[in-house]
Amino acid sequence: MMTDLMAEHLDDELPTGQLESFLPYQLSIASNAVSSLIAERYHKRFALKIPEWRVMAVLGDAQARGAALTQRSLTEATLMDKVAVNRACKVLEDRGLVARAPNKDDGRSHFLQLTGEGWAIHEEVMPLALATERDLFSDFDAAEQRQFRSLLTRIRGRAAELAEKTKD
Amino acid sequence: MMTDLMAEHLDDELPTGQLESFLPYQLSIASNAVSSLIAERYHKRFALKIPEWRVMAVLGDAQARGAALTQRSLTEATLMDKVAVNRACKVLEDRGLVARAPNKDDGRSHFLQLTGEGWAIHEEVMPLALATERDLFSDFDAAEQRQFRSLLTRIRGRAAELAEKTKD
DNA sequence: CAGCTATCGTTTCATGAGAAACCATAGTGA
DNA sequence: TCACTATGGTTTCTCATGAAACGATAGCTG
Repeated sequence: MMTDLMAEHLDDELPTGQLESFLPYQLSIASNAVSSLIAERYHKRFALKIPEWRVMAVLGDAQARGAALTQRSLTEATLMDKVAVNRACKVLEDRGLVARAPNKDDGRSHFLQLTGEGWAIHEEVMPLALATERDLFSDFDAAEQRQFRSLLTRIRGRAAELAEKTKD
Repeated sequence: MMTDLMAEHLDDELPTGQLESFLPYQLSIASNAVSSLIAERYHKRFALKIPEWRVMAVLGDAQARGAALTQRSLTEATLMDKVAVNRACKVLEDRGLVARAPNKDDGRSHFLQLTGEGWAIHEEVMPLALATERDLFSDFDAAEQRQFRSLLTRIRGRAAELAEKTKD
């Protein structure tokens, strides 16, 4: 029923089908595009991967308020897997960007803090993050940004809610 | 400079820092939540993974218009890697859901089509996709859905554009 | 205190995805 | 026709990720 001509025709058109209009698909490819861009920039300038960057961001943020965090806190704050957090911490520690201090109240865990060098990088890292965010959303006006943020939050909540029910 | 008390305090609060307000991060976790939900539903009901599902969707869509596609067309239409497409096709072929027909114009490629069984599953798969989409976006009104779609498209374009420049 | 369970962190294992190498066929130009 | 290059598809290798298993410590209860 199909002809070569038709197949060729489809090659020319960009994706036409239902997939293209499927919102979760749109969400997925948009997210991938953004993540790839950020990953590339961080990798190029600091040799940091996204999990490592996230850990530094949270750690630096806490530290600015005079706090140190355990890996457990980091997994909560970053929503990453505890294994991912552990690996990121190990890398950062090996690079001398974070240090562990014993936790006298719990022998299983340590408190993590940025070292001087780590803090110095954090000071460069955050501006790059914010600049990238600005670059990405430069043609969104303030209302659109708020709207986007709100829609994302709502959809995330909804997905979590449905996942609860689905796992029956 | 930090105290145990402060660390404990941070454990209680949900993530407070800049990360939480970082839009790419919001985008990433929202996308993950949605993808996980869909992956779970498809896996549970059809033992299909997302790449396989996408291939079936595009293939079925083309077939409805009387066309068959090569893997090359599929990679374009799905924006997936050619290896991913190949693997998905192989799985689907092994399960008897798609069949290959020789391409007399090019000995390197084949035309792929859903089999009867494949088509039958497609007929169930698409409604599940649409139902899931409806579930997810049920509390978005029509304007919000349009807006969301448009924002996603714009941000994707912007990311692609910046990636071009960044790879200097 | 003794023993049971829960939790933090770490290691190991299985799976998935992309990059690069590879084979076969097409297409092009001498 | 004979190279030479390009392309579709496949295989292999590498790396990233999450699940599960594990060791050590905490915390609770008898």
